[in-house]
Amino acid sequence: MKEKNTEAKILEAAKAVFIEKGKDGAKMQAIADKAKINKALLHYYFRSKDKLFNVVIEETMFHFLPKVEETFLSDDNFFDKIRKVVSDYISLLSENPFIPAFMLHEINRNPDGLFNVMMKSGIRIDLIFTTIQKELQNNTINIVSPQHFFINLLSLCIFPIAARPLMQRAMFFNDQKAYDDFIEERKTQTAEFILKAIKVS
Amino acid sequence: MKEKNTEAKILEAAKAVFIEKGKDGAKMQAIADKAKINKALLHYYFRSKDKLFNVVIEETMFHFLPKVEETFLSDDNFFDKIRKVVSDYISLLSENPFIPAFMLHEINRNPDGLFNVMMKSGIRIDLIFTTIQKELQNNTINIVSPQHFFINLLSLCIFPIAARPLMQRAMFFNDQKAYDDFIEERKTQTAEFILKAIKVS
DNA sequence: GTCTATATCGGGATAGAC
DNA sequence: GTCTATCCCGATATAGAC
Repeated sequence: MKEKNTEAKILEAAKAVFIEKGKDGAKMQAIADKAKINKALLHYYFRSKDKLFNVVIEETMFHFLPKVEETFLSDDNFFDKIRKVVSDYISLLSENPFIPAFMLHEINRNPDGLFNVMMKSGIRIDLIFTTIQKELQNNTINIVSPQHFFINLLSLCIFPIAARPLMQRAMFFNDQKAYDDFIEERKTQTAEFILKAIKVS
Repeated sequence: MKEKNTEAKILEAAKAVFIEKGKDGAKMQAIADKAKINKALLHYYFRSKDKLFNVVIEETMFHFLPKVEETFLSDDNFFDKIRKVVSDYISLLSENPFIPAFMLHEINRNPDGLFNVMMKSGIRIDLIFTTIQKELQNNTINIVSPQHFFINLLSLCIFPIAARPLMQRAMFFNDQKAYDDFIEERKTQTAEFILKAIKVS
């Protein structure tokens, strides 16, 4: 049993509710219920819904953004790095299935705010591009540009989780396990798909 | 000047506001303002926000869903079909940039409702899979399954538009034209990426 | 059909007791 | 720090005049 301090309980509940419902759809009452405390306590700890939401956004970005970068900047050979980053990222997202659609919604709802948080996280997307550019110059891969390559990789990892509720119904008769298996396959197959597309021929 | 009937004006305004703000973020007042009519008229024509939103969802799905199917079921050779479907779909989405994130949000907010609407649209995703399966059996392509292939294609078309506001800032210093050009390149490059990945080697 | 005015309600925020 | 009770505003919805 975790009788943690109230602030942590609130934050945990707020993350769950905001990420599932979006900022506008989330109700302070629902957060209070989930945290098993009173609504007034939310305001005691975080002043306002806006402030609470901002904390959630920051923690969420700080949690999910750096994962890609750290794998990309490791010392493995490039192809193994792709295999690892794809597998790790799909794993991370499938354990947090509401994150992708939540973030995409937020990206469109408040792009400047989100970009500012991203900057504060210290992620260096330019370093990722440099790494890719180096491979390109060594002629080990055949791609149009680091930007195209990078967004292709993100697309293939993120979209299948973001669209899961519809895809599971449309492609697998809403069979939960079938889609779980599908995602499991993608942890390896996605990287192979990418590698085949970028190998020099 | 289009002095169309009021119902059409409302629907047009409602589409714009709902798709940009999401169901929860949209305000009836904003819709009325955009339609240049009074708030009460919204209820006169559509009874409630829920009802109005449902109409918007249906019209939106009926507009965007069939495009993929019709290209896929044409008589072109498979590789040309991919080139065409990718180019057409990216074009359609980039002209309606809020649609992808809106739909992904809605997919997670109300999956059953959305799936029911999708069923009503009469789209036959199974026919698409059959088409792909046939190519697979003819050994003209090398893929894991029609499902993986199809979701890969959707991912590569949809995600770069859905995540545009952040990607434009992170990758192109928020240069609007640079990202427009990027999307323009993707209309051809995405198909070539896919084709290289699936061609038998 | 279209408007103004108003009723009603839900939800964010605060006051104040303990 | 935590609660109950309440305030207050914004947003949906309705009434009723024209």
